[in-house]
Amino acid sequence: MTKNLTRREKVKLANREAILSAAEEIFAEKGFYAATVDEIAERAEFSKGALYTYFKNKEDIFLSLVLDKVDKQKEMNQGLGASLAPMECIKRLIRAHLKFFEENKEYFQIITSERNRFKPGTKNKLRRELMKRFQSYLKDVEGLMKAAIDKGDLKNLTPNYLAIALIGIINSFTAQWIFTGSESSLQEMSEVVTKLFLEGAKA
Amino acid sequence: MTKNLTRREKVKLANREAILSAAEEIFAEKGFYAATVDEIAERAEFSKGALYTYFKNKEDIFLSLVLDKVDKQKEMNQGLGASLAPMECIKRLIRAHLKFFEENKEYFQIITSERNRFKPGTKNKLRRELMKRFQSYLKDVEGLMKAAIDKGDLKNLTPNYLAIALIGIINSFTAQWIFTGSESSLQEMSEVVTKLFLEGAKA
Amino acid sequence: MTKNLTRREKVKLANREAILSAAEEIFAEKGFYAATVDEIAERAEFSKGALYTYFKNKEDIFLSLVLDKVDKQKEMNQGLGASLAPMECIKRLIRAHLKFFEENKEYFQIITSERNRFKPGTKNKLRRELMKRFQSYLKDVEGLMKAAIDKGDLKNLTPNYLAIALIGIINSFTAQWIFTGSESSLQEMSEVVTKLFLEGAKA
Amino acid sequence: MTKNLTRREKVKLANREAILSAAEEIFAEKGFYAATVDEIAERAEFSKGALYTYFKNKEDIFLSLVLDKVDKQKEMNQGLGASLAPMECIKRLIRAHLKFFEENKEYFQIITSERNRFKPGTKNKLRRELMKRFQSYLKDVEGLMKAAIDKGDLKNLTPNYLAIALIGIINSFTAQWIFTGSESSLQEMSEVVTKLFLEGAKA
DNA sequence: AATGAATGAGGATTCATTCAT
DNA sequence: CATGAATGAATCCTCATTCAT
Repeated sequence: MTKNLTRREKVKLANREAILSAAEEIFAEKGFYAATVDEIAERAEFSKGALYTYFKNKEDIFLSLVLDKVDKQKEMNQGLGASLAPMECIKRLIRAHLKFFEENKEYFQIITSERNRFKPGTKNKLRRELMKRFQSYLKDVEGLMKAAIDKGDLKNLTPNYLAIALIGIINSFTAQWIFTGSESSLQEMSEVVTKLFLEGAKA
Repeated sequence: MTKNLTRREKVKLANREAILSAAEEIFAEKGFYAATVDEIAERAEFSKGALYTYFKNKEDIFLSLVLDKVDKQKEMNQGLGASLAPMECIKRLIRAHLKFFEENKEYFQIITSERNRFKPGTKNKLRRELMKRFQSYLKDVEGLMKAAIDKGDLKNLTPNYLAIALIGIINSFTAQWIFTGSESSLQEMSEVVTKLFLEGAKA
Repeated sequence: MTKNLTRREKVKLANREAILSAAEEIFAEKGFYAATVDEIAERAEFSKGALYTYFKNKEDIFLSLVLDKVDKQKEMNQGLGASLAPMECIKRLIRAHLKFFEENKEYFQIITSERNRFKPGTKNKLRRELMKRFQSYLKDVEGLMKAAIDKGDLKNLTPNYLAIALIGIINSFTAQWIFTGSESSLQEMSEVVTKLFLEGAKA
Repeated sequence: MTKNLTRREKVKLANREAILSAAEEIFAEKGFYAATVDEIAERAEFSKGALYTYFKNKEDIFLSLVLDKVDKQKEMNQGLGASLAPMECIKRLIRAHLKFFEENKEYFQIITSERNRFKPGTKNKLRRELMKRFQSYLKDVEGLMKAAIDKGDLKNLTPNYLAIALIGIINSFTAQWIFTGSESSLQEMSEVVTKLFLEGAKA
């Protein structure tokens, strides 16, 4: 699909990626408002004006970036469900999540910082779109939970709650990993997270 | 303690609170950068200039606000440990947390949004101070975990991990509660949260 | 004249003086614009509001201050002319000037800094007044010069030029004295100044 | 030297000059503080924002302006000393000074107004730099005086005093020329100034 | 009279966006 | 297409002045 591109198109695409990658770093460091287009341009090694040939405006850069990643994260879920046993799915889901955040820690930072700004009612079309995908992503995890409950693998609790709890644990470990300097590998936490989520803290 | 104030002093204190309260709403809605001093002033029903007789600058408003709340949240923890059985402590901690966030949802939004900006290395003195208190707060929860482990009430896992997991679950429920419109009471989630944290999801 | 004051009036007058004295220091340090009413009030150990019971506004403080001093400086000249020989007059004038500036160095700084702002055409009534007095002061010195020329004591040059030159020398010595820290006495310069003015630099 | 510029660079340079020129007028009229960036921009026929692509801030405009001129004034002195007889040097110095001030009367006004603010101890690096050049300029004049004394052309007085006196006379004539409307040529004063400085006022 | 909190106009500065080259 | 200078709206902050107490 992404084949059959002229050289020109390939360059454009690569440039776009370079800009998004620079933007990701800056947005993660400073947040949407404190980040400046100048800074993004500089980090991307483009002129400020060039950014405007690739993107409509600052917000477009931001949302393009986030939508991309949200989709990738969603794909991750989809590659899972398949034919596996629900329990195995959950284990893989946890590992996949931690891997994804380890490889996309800027994205994680952006999301946790800006999520507030994307509450229902947001007018902007792109933002609504973003919200839709967030929720659809949560639904996917919920689906997994529901399947596991039906199989008798998980307690019969509201799937929504189970999804919230799991995502909460994952996010919390990720946040702390980033905060403390992220030297070690976040994926190594998979087992603790899995154990805590499935078996709880009680002795 | 806070007695023996002249009428004037009482007014000043009340005004200060009013400003902080307005600021809390605005900062929660928009984040530190997108919030404008004008808007805070308007919401507080003061002139722009008045804010500057109460606070040094925008950041001072922000940090005063957050430091206040962090301290209150910390006090909450301290009222706990006492003579209770560790297990009971944890239950109460969960309930107290949810209650606190229910009553301070703006604070919750602020914290989750801006935490990134408070990474170690931050130069500003007040910000360093804030970080110190965040960490000290986490340590308190860890302490509780450790006590429960020693009692044989919790699994013998790194207390730090247990604290991270618990806080993650609480935050995640809070975030979702806020996101979905926060009609019902967040405290009602206490039991689910406790159950999930202690017994895990597995059937 | 300034007798027969009630105690109250005496206090008012003293307060007024105190404010002007504080203002003098601040205006000398920072200039009219950079000086703030707050700072003057603080230095005078009055509340900001109090200043406004003594003076109409910031400019009023400034001009009251300057007019006062200009008048004193003018009086100085008048005490001179009298019955003395012109040459003696000039010597005394020089000494008197240096003494006056030594004792009023803040005033000197203010005048040299703000004189530009008082060009002809200035609308403000008080400022016009100030300009009038400046010029009348120059005229006095010119008068002395003229008398000395008529007596055959000074070269037959335009008295205006002689006055300008003399004042220039005096100001320049004063400025340098202030600039270098004004440790020694400025009056000690009287003889050099007199010699230079009267006999010139040539060997 | 200042060749080999692209057209763009030439435009930039010209714009910079235009801004400095506008600033010179405004600063001369009102002083550093009372001058507004808006006004400078308007006079230069640029937008406010444009000034900030050429200069870091208002102070940078001011100091760039002044440093430029101080250097030019200093160059003037250097072109002098050379092989000439000291007496001739002094005559030329006087004429050159008056010419320079005639052509740079805004600069003269700025300097006399703001010199106070540049006392030793000023923290700012650029301001220190400015002070250094002022003093170095005075030293140059002193040097000339010393040479003339050594030649037996001038009275054996402290060269510093001679320099102060000469500069004082020049400044005073310049100030009066500006004050009275500067219709005639200031350079015409050269002979009076020279005569007064060298031969003094005494008949 | 004295106080100092409140006001709000005004000013420096930043930055997303546009556009001539 | 790319550039980066120019724009001007938006924002933080200051400070002279007023006024209720």
